[in-house]
Amino acid sequence: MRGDSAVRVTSHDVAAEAGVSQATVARVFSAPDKVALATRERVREAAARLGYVPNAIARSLKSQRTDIVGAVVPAKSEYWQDVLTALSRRLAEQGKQLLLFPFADADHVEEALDSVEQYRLDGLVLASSTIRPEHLVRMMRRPNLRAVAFNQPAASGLLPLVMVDNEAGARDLAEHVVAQGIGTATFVGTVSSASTDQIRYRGAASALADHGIACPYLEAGGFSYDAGYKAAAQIPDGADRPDAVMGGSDEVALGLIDGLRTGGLDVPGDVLVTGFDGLPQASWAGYDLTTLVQPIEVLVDATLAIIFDDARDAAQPERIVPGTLREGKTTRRGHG
Amino acid sequence: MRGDSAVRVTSHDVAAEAGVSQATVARVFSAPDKVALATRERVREAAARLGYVPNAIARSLKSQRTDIVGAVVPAKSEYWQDVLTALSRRLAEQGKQLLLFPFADADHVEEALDSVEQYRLDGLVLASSTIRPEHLVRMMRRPNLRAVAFNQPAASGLLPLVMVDNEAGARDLAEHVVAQGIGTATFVGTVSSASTDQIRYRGAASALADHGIACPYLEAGGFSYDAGYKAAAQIPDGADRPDAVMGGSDEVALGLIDGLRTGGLDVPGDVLVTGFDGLPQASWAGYDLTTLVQPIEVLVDATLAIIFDDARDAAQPERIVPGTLREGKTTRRGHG
DNA sequence: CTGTGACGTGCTTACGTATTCACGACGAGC
DNA sequence: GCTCGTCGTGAATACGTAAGCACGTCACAG
Repeated sequence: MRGDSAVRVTSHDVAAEAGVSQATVARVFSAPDKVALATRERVREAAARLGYVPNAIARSLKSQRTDIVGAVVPAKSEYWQDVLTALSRRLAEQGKQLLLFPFADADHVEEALDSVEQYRLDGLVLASSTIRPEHLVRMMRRPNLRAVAFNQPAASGLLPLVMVDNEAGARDLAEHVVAQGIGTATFVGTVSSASTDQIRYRGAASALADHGIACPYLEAGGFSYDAGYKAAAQIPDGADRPDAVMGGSDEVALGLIDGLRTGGLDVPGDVLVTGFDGLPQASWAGYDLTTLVQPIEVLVDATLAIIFDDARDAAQPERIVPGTLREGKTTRRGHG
Repeated sequence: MRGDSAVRVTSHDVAAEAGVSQATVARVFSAPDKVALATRERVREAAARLGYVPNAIARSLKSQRTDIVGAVVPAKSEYWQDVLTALSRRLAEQGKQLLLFPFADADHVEEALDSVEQYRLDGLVLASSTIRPEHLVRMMRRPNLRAVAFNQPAASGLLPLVMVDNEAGARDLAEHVVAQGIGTATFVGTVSSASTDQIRYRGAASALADHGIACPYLEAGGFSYDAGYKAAAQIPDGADRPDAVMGGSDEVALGLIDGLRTGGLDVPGDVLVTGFDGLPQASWAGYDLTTLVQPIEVLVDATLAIIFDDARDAAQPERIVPGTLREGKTTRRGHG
C-alpha cells in the first residue's frame, strides 16, 4: 500500500519496476498475447503496485483514435435525452465514450462545432433538425470524422442519415384516428421550419386527404410541453372544434392534452389526441397517449454501424426505420 | 478552395505555409497577444487556407489538462438528465466539455470508473446514491482529479460534496401538508438503501412527529414512475388510508398520483401527494405536484467551483444548498 | 554611441503511448 | 551442424502541441 505515490505514474515507471522495457509494458495493456505469460504477470503486478493506469490521451495521440463519439444536441429536449441515454449506454458497452456538445439555440451551433473539430472524435452524431445544412457539410468534410445525421431529414444527400420513417408513421397515426370515425382534424406542429415537422405533417395530411378530410396546420412554435399547452388555446372550439388533434411530437401532444383539459374539454371524449416519438411520459397512466414509438435502440445501432463499420461503402447510406404505433386511450372514444 | 486537402494538417504545415516556426503558430492559437499583429494575421490566413484546427488531444498531452469533466450517472433517470443538461451547458460556456460515464446498475460502476481513470479528466462528478463508498475513495486518490459527490449524502467526509438540503426540504414539505390539516401520512421512499432516501424520510418523519403524527415508511423499490405507480396499490385504503402520501422523489410521486387515481381515489380530494426534486413534469398541469424544487443551477455552479477553483483549500468542502417549496394543487384540499 | 530593456521569434524538448525494426534465443527439419 | 522460422523483447521513433530558453532587433536613455 505504500506504492500509491501521489504523482503521475507512466509506463516507464512500471517498466523500471518490473525490470522490462516500456514497450513491453505497452504491449501488456494493448496486446497482451504478444507478451510471455510470466513477463505479463510481472508487469501487471508492478502496475498494480504503482497504481498505473494507461493514459488514454497519449494513446489517442499515437493511434489517431479517441474511442470517443460526439453528439451535437439541443440542450433541452426530452426526446433527445432518451436518445443520448441509449447512445451512451451502447457506446459504453463497446468501451467507448460519449462527449456532449449541447447548444442552447441554433445560433450557438457554430461554437459547438468549433469544439467538435478540436477533439479528434471517431464519430459525430448530429441531432436536431435545427442544425443548418451549411453546418452539416462543414462536418462532412473533416478528415477521419464519420458524421451521421440523426432524425434529420434535411440532411438527406449531404450526410449519412438515420431516421425513423416520419412520413409513414404520421400516416399510420392518421389512419388510426380515421378508423375511430373522426370527421375533422388539426395538426399542431412544433416548429414549421423543422424538417421532421414538415414531413410528419405531410404524412398526416395526405393520409387524411385520402379519406376526404382536410387537415389545417397550427404551429406551436416550440418543441416543448409549454408550447403545446399554449397552442391548445388556439384550437377552435364550438362548431369548428376538430374531432382529432395530432401533435407534432409527444411533448407538444402532452401539453395539448393538458391545455385542452384545462379549457374544459375531455380527452378523448371531446377530442382525440396523438403524439409522435414514444416518450416514456406518453405511457404514463395520466396521459396514455396514442403515439408513434421510435425504435431508439435500432436507430442508435444503425448510427453506430455507420460510424464504426469500416466499410466506407456506398458513400451516403440512408437508413430509414419504421416506427410502431402505440395505441393509448387518448384515441379511444367513449363512443356510442 | 483548393487548400482543403483531405489529410491531417498540423501546426507545422501552417508554419511552412505562413513562413514562420511551429512555435509561432502554436502561440497564435493559445496566446495571441504574444505574437505581432502582422504575423498573427498571416498565420491565421494560412491556417484558414489549409483548414487547420488545433488538436485538443495533443494539447492535453502537453498541458496535462483536458478541459473535460466526467460524470458518472445512472443510465436512466429523469432527475439526472436535468442535472446533466445544466452541467453540460455551463461547461460549454467555459469552453469545456462533458464526458458521460453512464452505468446501468450498481454492479457496473466499477467498469465506468476504469474508463474514468484512463481519460485524464480535469474533474469528475459522482452522481447517484447507489455508488458505493469504496468507489468514492478510489476516485478520491487519483492524482490531479477533482472528484465531487453530487447529491450523495453518504459521501460526506470522503469527498467534497454538493447537495440540496434534503432533510430541511423534507421537513418543509411535511410542515406544508400538516398546515393543510392532515391527521395521518405515509412516506413512500424510492430505495431504502439510498442515502438521500433515508435523509428525506428522516426529515419528513421528524417534522410530522413534532405534530404528533406518525409516518410509516413504504418502499417503492425503485426510482421510477413505474415503481411509484405500483407502490400506490400498497397504500392502505378505507379507514387506514393516510391523508397525505409523501413521495421520495418526483418520479415516484407522479407514479403514485396516477396509481392512486387508477385505484379510484381523488388527488388531492382524498389524498394529498408531495414529491421531491422539482422535475419539469411536476409542473405539468395534469399533475401540478407540490414538491421541493432543487436549485440545479446553484448546485451545478457549486460543483464546478470546487472542481476548478484552484483554492485546494479546506480539504473537503461541503456545500448544502436549500431547496424551494413549490406549492401545487396536489396538496390543495377541496376543503370545507 | 553604447548599454539596457522589451519585444518577437525560433530552436529544442517533453508530454506518454504504440509500433516498426532489429536482435538474440530456441527448437525443428534436413 | 547448419539454416530457417518463430517467439519474446528492447531501442528508437512518431503522434501534435506548449513552453522554456536563447537570440536578434529596435527604441530609448544615458
